Amino acid sequence: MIDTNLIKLDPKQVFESLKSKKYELNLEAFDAFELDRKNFQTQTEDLQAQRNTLSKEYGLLRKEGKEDKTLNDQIESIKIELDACSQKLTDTQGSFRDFLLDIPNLPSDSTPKGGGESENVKMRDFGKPLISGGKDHLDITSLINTEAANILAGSRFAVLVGKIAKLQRALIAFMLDKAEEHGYQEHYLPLIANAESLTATGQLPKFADDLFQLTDDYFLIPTAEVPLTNLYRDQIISADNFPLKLTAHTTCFRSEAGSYGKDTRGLIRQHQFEKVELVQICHPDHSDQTLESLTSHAESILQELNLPYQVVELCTGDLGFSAAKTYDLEVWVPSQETFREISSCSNCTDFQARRAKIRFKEDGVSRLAHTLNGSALAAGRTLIAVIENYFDQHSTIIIPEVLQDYTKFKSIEL
RNA sequence: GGAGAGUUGGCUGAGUGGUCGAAAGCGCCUCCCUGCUAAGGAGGUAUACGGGUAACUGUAUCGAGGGUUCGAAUCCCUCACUCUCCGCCA
Repeated sequence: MIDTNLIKLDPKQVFESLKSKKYELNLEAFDAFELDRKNFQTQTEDLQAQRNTLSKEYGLLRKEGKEDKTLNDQIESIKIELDACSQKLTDTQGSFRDFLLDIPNLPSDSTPKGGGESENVKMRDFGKPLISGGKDHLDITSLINTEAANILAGSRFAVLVGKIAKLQRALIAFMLDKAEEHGYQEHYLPLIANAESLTATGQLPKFADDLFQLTDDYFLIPTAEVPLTNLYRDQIISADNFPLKLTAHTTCFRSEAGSYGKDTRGLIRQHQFEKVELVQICHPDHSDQTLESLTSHAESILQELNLPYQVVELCTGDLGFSAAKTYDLEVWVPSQETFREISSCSNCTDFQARRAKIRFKEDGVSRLAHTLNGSALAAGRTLIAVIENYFDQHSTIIIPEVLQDYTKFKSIEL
């Protein structure tokens, strides 16, 4: 949720800022909601105050054994009025909240302006793509079986077999160990989250279609960002502990309703994939620099795997709902002769913290923390990158050196 | 899944219909006293939202939601969680 005070203070600026993120803020509706809310709230509280004093009076009279019919009637009529008024207040607050939950986070001042993907800004790169074209990962190895998965579940799933399955496991273990080296505390988490958690991090109510819903209040998580961030929902954190650095490997589930026809082949876009996630919760003054360090932690994994990648800063038009600033890490995928997103590192500023009520105390006042998250990395896509970039173009996938302690083998003969 | 007990402020813990946002103790903060890392004294010390330039002030919150009542931490219902016992299971 964005700070409503900002809208009150400088509506035009907020409007323009959101517009750069392709969101048309309805200022008239906002004003109307705010006015209604204020009226109904003051009125309700006023009536409650009246009821409280009159009830006290009534009680004192009662104690003396007296009755007062007028007083009784007065209380009765206040109650009727109060009921109506507080109902209106509840309704207004509900619709106002729905309205606010729909508004995306404001882009940071430093975020480049732009309409979409093509206007993202390349920041830096690492390594040189050595292989271009050639077989893709499905053609390289039969240890990725999409036909079998299709029988088991449907499209956009995969069965990994033998050394490829183990390679993915090695990648995950390696990533978690790197995260630990960087000071992140590992977590094992529920893969199911409730609506409240998903609302706090911004997936709900707006993006319900992207989620697999199990029952009324059970959803499969689309990312470990949800449970990790919600670990601190409704809490006041001691600022001494900042920054909180959390990590977890989880399976992620995405229904990706909007993406049919895109990346239909291979492991790029799946309903289910493995990911190691980094989350930091920090002081608002430090979140800019925290994003840089969190991104560098994700990058270090690609560097140690010696995979060519580039870092791209998303422009305002391509920014996610909860993010104020985002760096995408894009790894070289030889068969596609292009860089593909393998990690997305975002500063969500106080947007999630406001929804989740994640606060800390400073000089006796409680303030909202800033939350950041990033993949380090998406394991399925890293697996593709390793297979394709380490394929010798004949019959062997070489295992990157840093993974060999984990796999216990040095190559996969095909 | 069955039976029972419980859930109060940072912590311990009192409170079974009104004067209770809540005793007392601990902790913490400020000040006083004290020539010394102690003891004593005074005051302060929840969260959220609203009104007000401010001093200040209103409302709500005693696990959550609903109900009874002029009035609910206190009575009733539903749910969640914790603990104990039984059953079942990885």
